[in-house]
Amino acid sequence: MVPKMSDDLQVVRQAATLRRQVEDKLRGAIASGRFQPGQRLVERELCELIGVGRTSIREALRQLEAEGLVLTIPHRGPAVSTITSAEAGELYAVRALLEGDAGKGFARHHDGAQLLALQNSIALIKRAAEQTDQGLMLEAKTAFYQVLMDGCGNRFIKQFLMTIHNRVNLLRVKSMMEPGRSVHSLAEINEIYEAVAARDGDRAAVACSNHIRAAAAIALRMLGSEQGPTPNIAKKKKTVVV
Amino acid sequence: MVPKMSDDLQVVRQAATLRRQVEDKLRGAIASGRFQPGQRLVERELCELIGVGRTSIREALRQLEAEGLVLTIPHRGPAVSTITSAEAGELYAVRALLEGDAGKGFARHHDGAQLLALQNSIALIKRAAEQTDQGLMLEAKTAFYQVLMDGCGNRFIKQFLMTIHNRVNLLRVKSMMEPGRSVHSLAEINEIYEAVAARDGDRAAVACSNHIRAAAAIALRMLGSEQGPTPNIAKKKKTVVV
DNA sequence: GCGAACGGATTGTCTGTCAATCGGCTTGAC
DNA sequence: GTCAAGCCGATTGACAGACAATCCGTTCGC
Repeated sequence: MVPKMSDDLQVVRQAATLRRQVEDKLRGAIASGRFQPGQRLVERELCELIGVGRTSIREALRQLEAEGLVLTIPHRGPAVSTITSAEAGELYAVRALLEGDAGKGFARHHDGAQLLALQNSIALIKRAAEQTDQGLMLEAKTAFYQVLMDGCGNRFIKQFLMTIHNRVNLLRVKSMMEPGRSVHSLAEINEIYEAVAARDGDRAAVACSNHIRAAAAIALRMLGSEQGPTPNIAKKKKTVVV
Repeated sequence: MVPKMSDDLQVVRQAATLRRQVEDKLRGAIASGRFQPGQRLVERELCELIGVGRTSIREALRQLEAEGLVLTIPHRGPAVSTITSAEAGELYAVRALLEGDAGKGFARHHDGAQLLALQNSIALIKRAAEQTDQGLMLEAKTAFYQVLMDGCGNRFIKQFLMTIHNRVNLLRVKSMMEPGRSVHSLAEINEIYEAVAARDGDRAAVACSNHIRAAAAIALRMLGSEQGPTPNIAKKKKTVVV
């Protein structure tokens, strides 16, 4: 959408406090892979990197720690979280559950604008698939899930899903996986859309769960093969359905 | 259980950092109703109340904020979160979903010790019901859910459920509801146990969801009647199934 | 080669300081 | 009397500096 057409009154919505801005910066840096999983985050380095005092850095880190993006060991300091394959499995399991319920909620509560937004995000996904543009694909999928969460009618599910997405993203960064473009994924997403458009909550729930489970299966298989005997040898880019 | 018989090696398990201790103290104070929902938490007061510097207080508050127990408004400071009835409904909805899946997981993964622990907590619940001991009932139910979460085999579900429990507890504190002792509740819990003991995951899931939904229905009805035209007139103790 | 002691680096926490902001109170106008 | 404007105290947000506690890698001694 065009930014100017946003419904929000505040176009330039700068966080009221410095700490929030730092938080966003760090979150972004982790999401983008600028900070790799396992990497230690030394306070003083972050201070001069971002240009704020230790107070703001530390408080922002507390937030990220609570979100699970950062793991702080007492007297050793914070580091970007890593995810074991067992954790990945559990993460995808909860995600399938919540995303399913989010789909159900969306199917039942959505209004015209929300359905349209979903349509648009799906169109974007297809375009990204045709152009095999991985960056665009990631963006489009993020938008898709965003619309779904926003319209699910349950702020807690949305909140939980957001943190789950962030943590799953750690996997993507760590394993250099790319958001997928398989025809299966597109079919699954279409099924979600149809169920939602028909206001069939149960069907939407199943469709969403299946979509996530399919993605999980691929991601976990990839992860399993990676954590084999040769851990760190010339990682190749991989494709997975997110 | 007797503390000395704990499996943990650290009997006196003092948190490694002061901040964690403060965190626990504050969480406890909120859970117990010592700090009421809506009450402002002035930093300096907390400092002299707990006897630590502002640094530790602030960082602990950040954690509680992330958990949703505390709401911080920029330049106004933190206050104990309040929960609207709409939020309560959504909270119970997620909880039913997750608790259902936790029950399913427990049914499938539990070992003998865990089943025994569940048995014990149920026995405690029954004892509390017979003696109409509300304090004991709260403790027993907490233990029950704790065992269930611990044995569900998904650390994220456990984590989410813990924060949900904390937030639902805000409701209890706010409305002065007591953990219930209805015969229905006992029947529901028995059904959960039987399903779990039979390792029937789906049945356990349904049983858990139903249990939470029943509690939700009562709690929400009570909440709805409370938020009527006369908000703050001599609250009476109420009984609800948690 | 292995354990123990050492030293640098980093964190955890405190104190003090200062500007920005909020909310209530007073003041004043109508 | 009511309402708006403006002022003032209280509180937060953020910084800097300081210091003990702790951890980790290294070196030393055996």
